[in-house]
Amino acid sequence: MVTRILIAEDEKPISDLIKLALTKEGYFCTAAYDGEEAADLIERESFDLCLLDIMLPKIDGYELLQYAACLDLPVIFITARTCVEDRVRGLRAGAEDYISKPFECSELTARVEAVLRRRGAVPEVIRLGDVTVDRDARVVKKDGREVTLTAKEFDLLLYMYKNKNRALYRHQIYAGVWGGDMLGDSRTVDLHIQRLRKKLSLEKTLLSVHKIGYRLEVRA
Amino acid sequence: MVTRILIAEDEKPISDLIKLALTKEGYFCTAAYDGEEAADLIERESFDLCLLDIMLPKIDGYELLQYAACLDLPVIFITARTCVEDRVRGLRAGAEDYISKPFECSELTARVEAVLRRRGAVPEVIRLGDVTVDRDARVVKKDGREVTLTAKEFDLLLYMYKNKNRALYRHQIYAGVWGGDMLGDSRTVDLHIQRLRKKLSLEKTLLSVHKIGYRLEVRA
DNA sequence: CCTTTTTGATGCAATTATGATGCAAACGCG
DNA sequence: CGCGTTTGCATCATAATTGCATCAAAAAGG
Repeated sequence: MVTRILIAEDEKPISDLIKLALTKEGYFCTAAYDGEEAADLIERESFDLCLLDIMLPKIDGYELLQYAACLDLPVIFITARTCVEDRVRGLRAGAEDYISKPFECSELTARVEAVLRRRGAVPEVIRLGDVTVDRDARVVKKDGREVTLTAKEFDLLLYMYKNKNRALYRHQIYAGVWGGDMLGDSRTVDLHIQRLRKKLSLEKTLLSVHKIGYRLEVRA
Repeated sequence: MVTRILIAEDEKPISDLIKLALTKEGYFCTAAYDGEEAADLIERESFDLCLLDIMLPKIDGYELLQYAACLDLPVIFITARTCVEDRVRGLRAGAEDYISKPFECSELTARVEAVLRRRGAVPEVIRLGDVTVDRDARVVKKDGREVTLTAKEFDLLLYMYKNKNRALYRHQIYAGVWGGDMLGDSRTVDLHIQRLRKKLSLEKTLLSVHKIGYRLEVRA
């Protein structure tokens, strides 16, 4: 599953540094250089995490934070100021975390990881009966034997796992995995679900919910 | 290069278990059974990583963490508690990672590797089947015979090794090795991967991950 | 019990991704 | 400068993925 991060920071060198560091860790980053751009991107794309400089042109970090909170988008504040005042105000406003410039890249990535983990990111290795999924390696095994999944199949499986034990609408699944609006009565989701079921023998686990969509049933 | 790990854990069975698991992976482990011992060892020896139980006799994990932070010694917290409070407190205080008891040994080693990787700790001599890589000398041998790699090829190999067993996106590899943004659909990464494969016969080790990028598969 | 709707199965074709190779620009070095 | 090397682009060949069309089976609703 692709993790998308928005970097809202007006100082380009810093923005670039962050982007490079996070890209190296495997995140997909998009940069915004002022508050307006950031708000626009937040609305149009679906990010998993947002790094916000407090002092941004046009729309400031606090305002953006409130906006992000509506969408349940976690935020880490970035700022040059170190005073407790700001830290408290940021966290009280609902920021997940806070990091002050200048910072070590390792600290940044650690905090990003921590936030994502807290937000129910998926564990490294997932077990579904006799199926094992290594998220990092993108390797899936059934009874210890490797099964090759295509990129879409893998992402779909991960998405279903993230939302396990919940009936998901087709358009919801489509939006989550394909990342756009599903037009009309496309059967794309059905097709991929079927292929997953077949490849991993998930007939009893990856269930149809009539007239709704699908549900991945995982017993505790 | 020898990687030394300090295990500060007062429950001996757990400490022994960890030591066994990590020793098997080739790390050199030292055990401390209370906070004082741990502080002492941290001061006298130079460890590459420290596993700290939060609840330790005499000096607790948080205090030790601050001490370790001064020495730029990365820390992974171990604890029985799973509440978010603690996790946040630990990570805020600067822990690199966090693992809750009970845990799988494979999870532990994965986290240890992840932290060391983030720290850029790669052993001096890397072995990949019949290929040997001397990191400092920048010399690569296949079946004992030297093979000349170009600078980019060598860096790429090292980067892939640092992130072994992980599927890496092309842009991620580009960012890590070339150090900038990969624009558009450049095939530069593919080319270099192919050259590496050919020179070192890594067809079975340096694998393509369709639609994603590449993965260096190293079996334990 | 029959009709309608929804879901499952399968073959196939268009698209897209990757591998291979030749070549030219850029680079390093004496 | 001139030479060899490195690097990345363009191209073609091959392989994989993906979504459509179609038909079969199952479920819902009278």
